[in-house]
Amino acid sequence: MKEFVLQDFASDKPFRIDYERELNPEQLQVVLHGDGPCLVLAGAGSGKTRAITYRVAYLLERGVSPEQILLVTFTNKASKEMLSRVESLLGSYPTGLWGGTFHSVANRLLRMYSTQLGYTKNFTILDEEDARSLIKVCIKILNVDTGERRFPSPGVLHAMASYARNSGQTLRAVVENRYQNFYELIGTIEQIVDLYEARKKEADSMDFDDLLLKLRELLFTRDDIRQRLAEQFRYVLVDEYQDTNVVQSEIVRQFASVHGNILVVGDDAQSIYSFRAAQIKNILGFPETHPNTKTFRLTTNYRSTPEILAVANATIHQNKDQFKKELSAVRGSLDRPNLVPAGNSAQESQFIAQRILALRAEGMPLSEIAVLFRAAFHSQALEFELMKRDIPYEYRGGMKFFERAHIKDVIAHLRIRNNPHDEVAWMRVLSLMNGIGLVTAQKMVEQIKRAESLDEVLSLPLKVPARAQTGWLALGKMLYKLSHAEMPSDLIRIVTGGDYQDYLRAEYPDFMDRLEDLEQFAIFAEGYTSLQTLLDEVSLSADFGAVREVDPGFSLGAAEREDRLVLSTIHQAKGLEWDAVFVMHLCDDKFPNPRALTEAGGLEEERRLFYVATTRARKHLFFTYPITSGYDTLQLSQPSLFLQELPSGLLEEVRLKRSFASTATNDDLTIVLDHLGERAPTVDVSRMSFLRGVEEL
DNA sequence: ATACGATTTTTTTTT
DNA sequence: AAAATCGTAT
Repeated sequence: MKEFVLQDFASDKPFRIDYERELNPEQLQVVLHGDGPCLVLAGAGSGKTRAITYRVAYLLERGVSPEQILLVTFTNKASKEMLSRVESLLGSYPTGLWGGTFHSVANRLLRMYSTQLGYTKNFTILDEEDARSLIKVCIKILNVDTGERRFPSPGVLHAMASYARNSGQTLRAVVENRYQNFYELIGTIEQIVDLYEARKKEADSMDFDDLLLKLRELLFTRDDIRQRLAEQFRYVLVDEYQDTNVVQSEIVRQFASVHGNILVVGDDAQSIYSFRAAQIKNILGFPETHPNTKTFRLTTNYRSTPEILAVANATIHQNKDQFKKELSAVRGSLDRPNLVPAGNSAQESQFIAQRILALRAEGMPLSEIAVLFRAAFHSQALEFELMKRDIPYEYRGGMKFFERAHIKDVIAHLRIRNNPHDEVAWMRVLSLMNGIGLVTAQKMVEQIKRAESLDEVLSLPLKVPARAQTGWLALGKMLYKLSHAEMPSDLIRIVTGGDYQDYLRAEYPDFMDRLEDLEQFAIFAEGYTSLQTLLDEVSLSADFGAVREVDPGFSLGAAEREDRLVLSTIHQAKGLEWDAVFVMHLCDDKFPNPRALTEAGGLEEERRLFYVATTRARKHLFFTYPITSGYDTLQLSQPSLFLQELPSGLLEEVRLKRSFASTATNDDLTIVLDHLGERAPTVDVSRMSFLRGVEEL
């Protein structure tokens, strides 16, 4: 049963890679001795990606075939990055290697075995918005009175259900613990969620949670399949293990149940996904759940200056629920991180833009600079400023390309073509038609559901209200055309060339941009011959256009295209690094996020998030915040708790010059705040009364 | 009863 | 930007 890895490595082929030279001793241990259960505790910037990459290369060099290696990462970006690094190490792409996110690996396997679980091979993947819209239908069907008292929105209902399933708790327990104010509605909530589950199954659809749960079900109920897969995966490697939940860790365990070669890498200090039921105890308890675990520690930080690390260390020390650890720097000293209070949001953006231009003038490429924030909408003011100054940027986080309304409309058509039972897609497409709203669409779906194929739907004697006749007829024609085409890009062009184009023109002032988006989508789809594959990529990897690229108005040559500033949520910045990093909107009511604070352990998680942001920077780090916010009313805000709790002396405070102040009011505010001192309460005042207050001072 | 346009409110984080 | 709300038209 027990396999001794060294036996398999009898090859005397010379190594292409000089492991001793290219890795530090800690990393080398992981690469050479990472067989059996292994836990790699790696601090931020300690080269864990490097260790995993070299480990994979080492295994391949030693003759392990690529399809025997499973490399699970947390994001598609990380997956791509790792594979391309392995490729450049080896000189060729490791075709056949199983790499990807948990969800994409699960999907790949479920496409092979879904019929065993009562789904077809063409099952649909529902994203967050799809799930919400199906729940909305369920609420309607059950005739729930949502007006009587404050009722949870479809989004909240789905979050409850999702957390319950990912954490292995009952819905009742989750609502009782995390949504106390809705607990009295638990009966109704359970009804809605039950109906949601039932209709989702009927529609041959899986949401993101199903991908994980159904895979786990398969592994636990079908021992033959588990055995086959576990035999295939001789080496299982998991990155960002601190962000896995119970379901994921059980899946990994089953994968490794034959060979026992399971290597997990992570950092408990960077666990930031507990809202998705991630469990730090997965990583902390790994040695207990996997007997004979070898533990490796990577503690040398190659990334940041000592000044930046001092801040990071001070921050993480505030957390109680943490392994004690200290990152030690090898880089040389530079400036202390800067603390920049600005009069308001606009001034904050002006400062950031100006500083970015200064850095560029010093020779730093824009692509080595990032601006990070807690929530996607915090970047609004900055985006205006960057556009005004023609600074090109990439935007990560917030709305993704494939989530934009017009793209999803077109995708819904393709989904119907692929899976005629897809209720959510039908609802969306029907609702686009004139004279068809939520109610009529739902009644029509009831009838459509009885048909087995798209052709059958089209020949169905549908009962359609008079008002909806025209719309349904037009849709019928469209679907007929779709059923006679095959190529994904053709399908897209059929939709965008038809009535949908008129709808776009009528609906959106920026329909030109949207049509252009759709053409880009069609071009993207030209790379696919299988509709199923295209739809899978769109729902799971969404790499294309997940990045919103914004260039100055004039067109740039291909060579210049590369150099762009990055705007990103902190969550999306995980695992990445830049020479200069700005963390913006660091005020009391924005970060830590007030809603996160209501949850158990919320503060510590927000602090870890701040830690992640801090440790993204190599050389220069700026913390900025506006001291006022609001439009009609002025709200004074304190600096973020995470700034206040830092020992004095770690930061260098920057006083903005008068030229940054766009109005006298804000200048005055700065003065006022100086007088109010540190403990100024957050107050709401109208602009007028506030100005009076200024005069009195 | 239903559809739909205008208005107002509200934004955490993601596969 | 999108969702929720409200009033009017069909």
